[in-house]
Amino acid sequence: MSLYTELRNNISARFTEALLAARAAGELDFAAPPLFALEEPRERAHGDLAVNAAMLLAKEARKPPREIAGIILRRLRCEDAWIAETAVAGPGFINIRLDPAWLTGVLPEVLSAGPRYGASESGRGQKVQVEFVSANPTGLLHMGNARGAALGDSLAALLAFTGCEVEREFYINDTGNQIHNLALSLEARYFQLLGREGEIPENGYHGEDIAETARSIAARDGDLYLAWDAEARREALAAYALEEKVAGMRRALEDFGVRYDVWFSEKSLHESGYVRDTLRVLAEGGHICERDGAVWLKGADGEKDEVMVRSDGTPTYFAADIAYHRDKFARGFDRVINIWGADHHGHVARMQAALGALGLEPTALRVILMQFVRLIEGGETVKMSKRSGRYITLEDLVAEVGRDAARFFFLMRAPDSTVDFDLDLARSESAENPVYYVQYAHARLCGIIRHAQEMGLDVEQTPPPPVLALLSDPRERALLRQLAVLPEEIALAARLAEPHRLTGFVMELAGLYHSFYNHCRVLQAETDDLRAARLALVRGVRQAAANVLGILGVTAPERM
RNA sequence: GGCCUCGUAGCUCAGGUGGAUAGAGCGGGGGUUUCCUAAACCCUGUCUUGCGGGGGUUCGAAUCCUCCCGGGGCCA
Repeated sequence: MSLYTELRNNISARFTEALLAARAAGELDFAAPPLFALEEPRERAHGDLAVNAAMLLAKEARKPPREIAGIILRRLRCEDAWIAETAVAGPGFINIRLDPAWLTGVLPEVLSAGPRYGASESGRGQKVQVEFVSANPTGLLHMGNARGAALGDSLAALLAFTGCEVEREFYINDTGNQIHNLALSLEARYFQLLGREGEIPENGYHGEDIAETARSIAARDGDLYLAWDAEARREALAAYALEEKVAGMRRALEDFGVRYDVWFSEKSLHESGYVRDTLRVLAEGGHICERDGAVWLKGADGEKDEVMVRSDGTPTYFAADIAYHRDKFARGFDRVINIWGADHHGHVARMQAALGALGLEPTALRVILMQFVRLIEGGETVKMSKRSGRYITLEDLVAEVGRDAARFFFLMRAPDSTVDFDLDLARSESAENPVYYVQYAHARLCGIIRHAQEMGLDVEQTPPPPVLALLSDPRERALLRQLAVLPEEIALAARLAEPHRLTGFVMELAGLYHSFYNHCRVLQAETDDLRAARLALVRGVRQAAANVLGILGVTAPERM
């Protein structure tokens, strides 16, 4: 448990004790101690921590909040809890000022934990899957996929940092209607290349990438497929294209810093009979009905039924998806997190209901819906469509903006806010991207450590507490405090599955550091002890920044 | 028509379990370098009254409930 967490827990316990003691003495009347909050006041002048217990108790104890606060304070044991000063304020807050000395324990903690500082064991024993991107393999990865990639990868890293056993997975929709259309489109291009008649179907793929694939097929196999019967030919063409497309996506994602543990084929679910078996299980549970020649999943209370098997005998995408999720839990995951585009929101409730029908815990599946990315160019929204060919891919993005900036940008936003991505800004003024602000801080930190080494200073030893206590400048204390809070920030971000909190945290850390840098000399400090203390602070801040950037999947450069 | 989501400063956005005077970055204005990287720092919000609007719950609402308006999306 981190120093700060322990400190907070201890103070909370003291307040609970005080409440109970006051009740025992007949000073306060309540059934159970209220679930009070120990919060950090917005106004720094109010102190380090504030407790709202008195206000929560006012009604039940039938006393004014400020009076209750006074009673609590008279019963509060402050010794050995880092409480330096308490006061009743405002409507009945109990404000606490901490003994500044508590911060001297932070740096030894950071420096001894090193790359693990901020990590925890809270997720130990929990197996979690994060499934993200899972783009249709018929096209290229677009900006929405890029956002999902950044979010999913970082969330996986975050959960792993809290001790979870995490797997990253990509679901390949390698069967069904869109694959059929892909095959027809390829066939048409292929025919055209070989001087035959060929027409891309209405809802086929007109993009240049498909034409390119057809050319490489023709280059490799010539007119081989002309003689084949249509079905076999289409299957072969689609198989070739799929392999190529999936390999391309894998490459693009790896260039973006994302590696998957599992690439899962939808087709395999059909071929292994797992889809059929899943339908059987649903039928045995009485969740299936037949109507109009089709097989339906009965909707739960008031929801409408969903088609599982069409009247022509082919299972729907939904049927396969249910089988897929059944398979996930059969693989032993305690929690499954899916990152989907907001356009899939209608699918969430259905999917969870289906899990319930299978006897699985619906809440074990968490779906994070991402709003769309809107591209702006020349002040106008760029319309992207596969047909028009106006298409910015993940690769384009990495090439133009860079992997770090792109990832950082996506991770600055909460998933449920629509992102406007200004291409002109990203291209021409990319130096103004906040990612450089953070990376620059890291480079500056490294610069100092480098110079210290060149001066022959010891950059491995952590100075003893009396020396660390010299860090008394408000800027130094703000940095120490930010370091102390990191473990809780990470735990919170993990619990809420919101990596963007850490982006905010590391920007704040960088800001505090830049300010410190401009006001406090490290290597030219007034005394050797102060220099040693500041050097330890620099090492601690560097470590924390590097750890957070690591979770975000953004590099921490030593020089810029 | 039903459902999801968003609406916070000129712009882009943060703001767990409701808390005391609502923040950041960018942009605008003004400063800082014989010194560890100025990709930085400091000052400035009467830069037209910043939580879309109205009700409600509460000691207390940007946050919870409800209705309305507007952007985006899904389904019918």
